[in-house]
Amino acid sequence: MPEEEIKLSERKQKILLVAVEDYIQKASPITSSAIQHKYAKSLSTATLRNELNALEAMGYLKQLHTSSGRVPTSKGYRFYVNSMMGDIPLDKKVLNEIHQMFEKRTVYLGEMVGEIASVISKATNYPTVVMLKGFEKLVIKNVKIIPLLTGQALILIETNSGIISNSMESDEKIPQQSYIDASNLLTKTFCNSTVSDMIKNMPKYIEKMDSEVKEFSTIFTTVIKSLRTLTDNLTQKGGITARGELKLLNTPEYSDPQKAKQIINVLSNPNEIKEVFSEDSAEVSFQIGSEIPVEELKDCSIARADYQVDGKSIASIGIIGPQRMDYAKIASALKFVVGEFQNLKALTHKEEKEGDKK
Amino acid sequence: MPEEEIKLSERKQKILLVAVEDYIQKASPITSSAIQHKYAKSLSTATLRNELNALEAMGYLKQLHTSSGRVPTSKGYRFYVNSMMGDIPLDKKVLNEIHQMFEKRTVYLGEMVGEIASVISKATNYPTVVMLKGFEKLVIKNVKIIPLLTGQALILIETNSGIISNSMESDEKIPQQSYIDASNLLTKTFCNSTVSDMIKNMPKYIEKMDSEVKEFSTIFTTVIKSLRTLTDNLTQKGGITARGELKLLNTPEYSDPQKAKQIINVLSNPNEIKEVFSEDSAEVSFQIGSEIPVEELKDCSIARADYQVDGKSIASIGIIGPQRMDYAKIASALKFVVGEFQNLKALTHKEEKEGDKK
DNA sequence: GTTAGCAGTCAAAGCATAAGAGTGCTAACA
DNA sequence: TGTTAGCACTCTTATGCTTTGACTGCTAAC
Repeated sequence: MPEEEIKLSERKQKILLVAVEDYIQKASPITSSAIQHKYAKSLSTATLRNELNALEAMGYLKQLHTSSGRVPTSKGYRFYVNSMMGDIPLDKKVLNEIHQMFEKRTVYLGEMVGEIASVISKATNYPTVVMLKGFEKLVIKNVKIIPLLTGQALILIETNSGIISNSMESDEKIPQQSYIDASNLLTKTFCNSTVSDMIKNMPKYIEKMDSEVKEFSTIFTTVIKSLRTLTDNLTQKGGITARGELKLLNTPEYSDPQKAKQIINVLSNPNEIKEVFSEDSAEVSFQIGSEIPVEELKDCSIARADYQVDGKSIASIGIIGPQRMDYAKIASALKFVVGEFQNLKALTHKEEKEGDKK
Repeated sequence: MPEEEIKLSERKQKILLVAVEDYIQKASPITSSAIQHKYAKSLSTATLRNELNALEAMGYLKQLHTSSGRVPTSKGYRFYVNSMMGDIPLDKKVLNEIHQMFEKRTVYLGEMVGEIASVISKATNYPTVVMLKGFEKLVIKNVKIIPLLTGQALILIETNSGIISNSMESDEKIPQQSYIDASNLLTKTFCNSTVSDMIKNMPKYIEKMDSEVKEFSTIFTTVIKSLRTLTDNLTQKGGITARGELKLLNTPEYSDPQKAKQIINVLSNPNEIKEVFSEDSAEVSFQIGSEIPVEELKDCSIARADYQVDGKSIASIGIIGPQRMDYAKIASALKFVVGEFQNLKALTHKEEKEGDKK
């Protein structure tokens, strides 16, 4: 994107920032006299009108109709966000809530994703979507197959960030000990492989297996089948978890249920969300209004950050709100969550050697 | 409730049923001429007006204002529902969807509850609430403690209807084998006890333990601590899982987001929901309008059924909609879900002896 | 008991008017 | 050249009034 823009005078910048801030708070168009009160007691409203007019001509503001106040454009919000970044005040109450969630952390990856979405949504008062991105890139650390009384068995795969769990049908004729031995064998073979590698290489592996452990092949085949359905399920519904969708109704711009429903529908549509979340986002980033590649969301904004392990995005977290959303508060929440996530990961790695001893 | 009511003439009954049915479909007040079209081509509208007038006097119908059509009262809906019960047409499409959910059933109780709520809500198009009621009355069949690499351990308790799982802190100094032995001991001791019994009797049990297995007491204490937090958590948020809250916006009576939000708030309030779900409901039952003991829901209806094991309600399922909801379809869905649940239970019991052999 | 017919009622829609909030523009001033 | 006062202009919103049409209630006759 070329920087051909004539840069704004100091005063215009200040006026624009005040205007956007005011609109974010009040949700009603900014008037020249409001700016006068907030920022420039020494200037007359007429002067400010001239400035506002200029800002409008440059595309930072727009009017809904002649004789109405101004409203920021996507470009206006973008300016505001850019000049705000790096200066994000952390909201203590929000941080506390999030921290508490991580304290009583769940070990199951699936559950964790839901809790993260819930807690962010609660803290920010906006709908939050979490998309598992590189699920199959997770690194296997330990595999356990646990036969149940119901004729099923539980597969527990510890990875470098949380446990993946699924159930499979178990065969009554196979003794319990075989499941334990099979688990150990799987762990030894695929420790430090990714989940997708395990799924891919398993058939080859089964073929080459020593004849003495051939009896495990049934188990392994079932494990892979179960993992395949799990990943299929995830890719089908896109690994998307949305929470707090209703909070959208709190904001005046979506108090019309029709509008709100339209957006909420998009939130559960894997294809659209995938498009929005396609680019990785190591830092907190914003997609503002027209920058969002989905038609229905063109008057929303999305705050995003990825949870990354070894530079790879495992999950994308996104907060959806009106363009007029409280960027500072939201950035603060997101930043903190991703940070806590990183802590968790450190914890997992710390204990890694411990596990190897067995 | 005394049956002091003068009973309705055949014709009045028929008119009332037609009226309620029509209102459920169209959501607009019933007029005398609508009834004439649907039911009584041979009668004049004037006659029907007389009848409607009588039904209003008896409290089955009411007018929003003079010169408007009639709308059923709670009493009117109640009459409709009572005369409909026992004659519930099963909606094939709905049943199919529910059945598919049960096919790929989850083994975790917590997850299962969420899925049930989702699938019913999707099938009926109304918000659905599931409340775990007698969670601690579940009968323990098998206990497994599984140490993880992260310095935590997973507690898996198989019960007579699903797995309860929670994590606990594990002690690095305790060898893996001890966890396995401790699990077996727990299973042997508490098999066929309820969860609450286990929590209650554990301290006594630890005291009386042979000195040779005294080393397990640390493990057992941690297990109980973890189970306590789990049950505390559940009772705190009341074991309530709501899904599809948004569907409320689909119905014209709650297209006002304020109204909808008010109701949705109640759905996540454990105290209010507990009150609504207080009475056990072995069969599908309805609470209609004024019959609901919560002020905010007095113009809703709730369809309910319990999932019971050995005559005890384990979970209550409730579907919330406007009084004008499609009782037949909803009853069909509920009935079917509870039935499939019962099948699951049968499956679990079938395999029971299998598990004992180890 | 049933019915035709007519008067009466009320909600909803349409229209005109008035009020009010802001801007744009011009002309004058520093 | 930047700033300002002042006034005309625009457009939204609120309000009241009127009309329309859908129903019912009631009466009198069958």
